[in-house]
Amino acid sequence: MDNAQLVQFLHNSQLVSLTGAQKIATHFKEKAIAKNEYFLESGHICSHYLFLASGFLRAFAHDVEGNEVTTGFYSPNQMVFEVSSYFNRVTSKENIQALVDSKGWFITYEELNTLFHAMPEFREFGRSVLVKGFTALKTRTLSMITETAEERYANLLKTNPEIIRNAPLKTIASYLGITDTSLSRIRKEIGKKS
Amino acid sequence: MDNAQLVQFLHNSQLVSLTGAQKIATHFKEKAIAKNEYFLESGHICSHYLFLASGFLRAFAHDVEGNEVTTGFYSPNQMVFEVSSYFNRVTSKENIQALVDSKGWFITYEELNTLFHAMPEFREFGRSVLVKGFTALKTRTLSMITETAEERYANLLKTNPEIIRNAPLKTIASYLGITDTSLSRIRKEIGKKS
DNA sequence: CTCATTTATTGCCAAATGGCAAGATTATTA
DNA sequence: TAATAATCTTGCCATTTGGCAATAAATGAG
Repeated sequence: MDNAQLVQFLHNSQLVSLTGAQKIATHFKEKAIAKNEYFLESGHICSHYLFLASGFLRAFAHDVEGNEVTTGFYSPNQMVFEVSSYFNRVTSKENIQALVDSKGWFITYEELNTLFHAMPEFREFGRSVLVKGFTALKTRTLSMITETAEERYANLLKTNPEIIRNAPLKTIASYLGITDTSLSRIRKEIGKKS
Repeated sequence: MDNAQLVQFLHNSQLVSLTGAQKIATHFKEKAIAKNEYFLESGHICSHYLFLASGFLRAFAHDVEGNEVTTGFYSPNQMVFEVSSYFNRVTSKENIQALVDSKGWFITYEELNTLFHAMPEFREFGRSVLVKGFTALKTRTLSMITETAEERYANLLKTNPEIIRNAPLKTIASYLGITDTSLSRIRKEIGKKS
């Protein structure tokens, strides 16, 4: 397999030249994650900064009662890593698991840092990944406060239909901050309306 | 006023040497924000990366109905800026306002970038600020999903009592994702228990 | 200090969401 | 393909939170 998709993704950011992207991409290694396999397990340090080329992943943590709480979903053409664990080199509280067979390209922490210091344009790219992730989470948090569960589900359906296709209902429910029972009812309501 | 507090803060991060911190601090300018004054107004581009030395700020956005929703609080010895607006140079949807007379030190976007490129240790500091903020928001989002409003309030009371001291009830309520009416009742409940 | 304004509390009732358990449906695998 | 397990739906009722309005308390401007 070749890394054209990764090169394209780096270059599309507008922050990296084509030659730069090609050079950066040579430092990434291929990685396959089979369905249900873990990209990251809680208690471990996140060691890979991954470009997801194909497949679908989800991140989840456990609440006090031990229930799984979905904290995020990852579609192709996204960078995947647990921010705190990867950058602070501490054990993760989150798990990241493949919902379907997935493939991508990764780089280790040491290599990433070397490359950050050597290539200013990759640094810019790295910053932009952090800023984008941060901003997306701010939006999500605000929606948890200002929208009803039904509105959040409707928006998810509109903006990320691939999530609804790939993830089981109870997983989506905990991502929306509700129980699977409630989501099932919301789904019925929305069905009526359309 | 001297910038010893800023130097100390930079150095305390463990990422910046004392001489490095002193050099970095020379690029920051002093700034005072009077009570009720805005550090950032929605519709404007966040132009200052601020070290808050004293005082207390809050960030808020508006929901669809036009209600203010508090998105964050800032205590002394924190960096203050709106991530997306500052780094992407786009207009902000958030406002950041002083709840009491406040003071700090800021640096512009251009100066920050120059300094990032010139001083690797400041880059590390900058990354760590982003990562810390991101991580804190992840924790907050998870608590919105897994905890009741009463638990969230009790935790806020325990970990950030200065917020309860400095911000009016309705401001805290919207930060917790509930109405002021509900928070008033929660407060009463907690009062009974203790 | 006093009046006007903002902020906080409380009662009443409505709406949203949860808990549990029984069935129905779908997926998995021996 | 049979049966086993996982997922989803639904009814019944409880709990949490919200909406509104009246009142009380605190704050701030003149």
